[in-house]
Amino acid sequence: MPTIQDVAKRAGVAPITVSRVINNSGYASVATRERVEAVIAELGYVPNTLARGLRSKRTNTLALVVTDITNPFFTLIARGVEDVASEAGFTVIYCNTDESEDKEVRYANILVQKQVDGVLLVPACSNQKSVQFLQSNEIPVVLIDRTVPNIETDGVRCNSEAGAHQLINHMLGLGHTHIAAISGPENVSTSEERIAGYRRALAEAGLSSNEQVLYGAFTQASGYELTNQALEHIPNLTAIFGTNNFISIGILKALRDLGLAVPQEMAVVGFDDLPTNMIVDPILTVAAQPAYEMGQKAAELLLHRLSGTVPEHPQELILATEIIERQSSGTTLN
Amino acid sequence: MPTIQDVAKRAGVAPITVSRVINNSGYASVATRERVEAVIAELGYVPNTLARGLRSKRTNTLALVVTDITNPFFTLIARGVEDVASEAGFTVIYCNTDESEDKEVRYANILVQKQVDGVLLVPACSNQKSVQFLQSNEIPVVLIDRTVPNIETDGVRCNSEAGAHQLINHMLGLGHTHIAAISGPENVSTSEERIAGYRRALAEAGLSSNEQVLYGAFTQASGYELTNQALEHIPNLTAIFGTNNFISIGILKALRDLGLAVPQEMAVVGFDDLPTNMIVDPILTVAAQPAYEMGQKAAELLLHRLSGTVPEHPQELILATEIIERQSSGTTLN
DNA sequence: TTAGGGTATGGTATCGTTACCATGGTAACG
DNA sequence: CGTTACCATGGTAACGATACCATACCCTAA
Repeated sequence: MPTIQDVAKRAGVAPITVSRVINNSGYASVATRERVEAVIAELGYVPNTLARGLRSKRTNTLALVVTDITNPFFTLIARGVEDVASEAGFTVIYCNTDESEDKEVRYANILVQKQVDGVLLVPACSNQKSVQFLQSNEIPVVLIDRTVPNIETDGVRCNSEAGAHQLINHMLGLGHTHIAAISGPENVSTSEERIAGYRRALAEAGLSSNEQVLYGAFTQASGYELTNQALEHIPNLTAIFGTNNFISIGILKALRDLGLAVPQEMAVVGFDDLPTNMIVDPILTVAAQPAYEMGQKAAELLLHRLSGTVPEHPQELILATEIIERQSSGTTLN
Repeated sequence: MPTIQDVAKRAGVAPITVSRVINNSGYASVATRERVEAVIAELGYVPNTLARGLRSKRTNTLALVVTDITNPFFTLIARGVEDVASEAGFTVIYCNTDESEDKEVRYANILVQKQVDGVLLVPACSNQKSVQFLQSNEIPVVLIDRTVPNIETDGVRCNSEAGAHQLINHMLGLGHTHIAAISGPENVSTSEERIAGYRRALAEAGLSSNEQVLYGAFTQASGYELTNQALEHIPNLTAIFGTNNFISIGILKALRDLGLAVPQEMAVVGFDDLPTNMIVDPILTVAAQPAYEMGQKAAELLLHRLSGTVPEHPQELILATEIIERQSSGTTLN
């Protein structure tokens, strides 16, 4: 593989001149530029980003750390990030933590090793370790979707509390008074906020005593199991709120297996929409987050942070959710 | 950020000794090892993979280039790759080509720049350019899912021809004689093979004259549109074969919008399964590919190629598909 | 004429790590 | 006791690029 030296020699210039041509930096006469470009094409020269990064301290690489790229919510975020990043000449490294703090820390370490310029992180839990580690190595971090307590950094997320509040109000409006919430882990900010919104809606309706919250994981299996538990232990239930898309699917599956009709015998609402290109017939009423836009905005914020075109202090961008009414929430109870 | 020099100085050894401790290579006494490790922990030293890669010519990085990570088939492959790679201490860079030859070439260039050790590629089309470019830069390539004509390289894929043949035989067994095939692009190997299997099954049943193939893209929109075309132009149709998962969804949506009951008024079979964690009620009869296993095998093959523990000549691994019978194919026609 | 500024190019050192070669000590062997 | 082999460690150079500084030309303005 030819190096910048080979190109320089063959073009009769100094390596630094070739560098200027490649990077469009500094001065280079048209004649020189053309000669160098011809040699580059002739030799099939490709710059080595390792050497470049080692010297210049910039790798033009971002990392996106999510809990599970399989989740369409995160897949969409990823596409938003990728589109903005590649437009700006950055490449993106993706990492899955599977909601494990351990994996998150391990990836933070790898990302420092790889000298990425910045990290977009969906924190797996409320532990500050990985963010602090990245920051102590001078790598800026933008949190997506979730927050981490006692951390000063940029963030892009949705107003989960308000979204859940709207969703529950919708159900209350339909006459439901006994609504169970099936949630993810307790120490994740989005879980907490969505449950807070659920609680506020019930409280405002004077139904605090009817609160029924079950904590588990953000998985279909957990949603399935907790639905069975809820139906067994909670009397008079007419509706269930799933706090993310996988949980909602688990709820629907459990109800189907129990032979309960949705929404006639049990109404269901969820957080996060499912991709229309994978579902034949969407029935779930949801609070949908603008996932693609979240990815875009987060990447833009990070790039601005890197170029210093954003105020010193941490920026927080809070987007709104959109309530999409479909069959699963049903119509007014009689 | 501390360097290996800082660690060496503080531990009272030469940098190369620290290197040996980090990489577990060469000799190092227990005392030295412990002292060095203590200093590493104390200073929070993290090795710089740019410098390492520049010198050693190995980056411990693989790339996975797929057409669209949003497609669960590729998402599963990605997880298979990731699991094997990270177990072996490799990280993976993901790239989406969106079925565009142009993007594929651009990514090939970036991957050479980044000096990845090997590439796992789902080719976007039958053009050899990107594979040749990678190979000319001494980067081994393993093709996944699809082939590229006139290219000598390793590959892992399914027997699409046989899978389609089985699927169509299944329909013939149920009494269908007028089956349309809605396919992806003509210049993609999987399209061609699946259509070949479809043709062979019809030919063996003496129904060659009933062949009806519509080519388009591997997207839901294309499946939807071609279904409408098929129903308009092809008489006596009782079944449709979708050659990938998104196409099949498009078919089902079109039929629903036309008010045609599946399978009573129109039977449907597809290629590729859909993820159970996103679908409440799977109805589609499919030829399912072992996507996760394909990713695993491909990554293993690539790692073996890198370590030279596999014969010189190109290895091809062909896996079998599994027919999963569900409602959409219906029961015997009467 | 000369100072000053834009243009064009090059020399040298350096980023942080490992390859390669060299050195010396200690234990085992016949 | 000399040879061999393994163990432990270090010195030096190099990977391929860019930062930084220096040089020299040409043109314009005073």
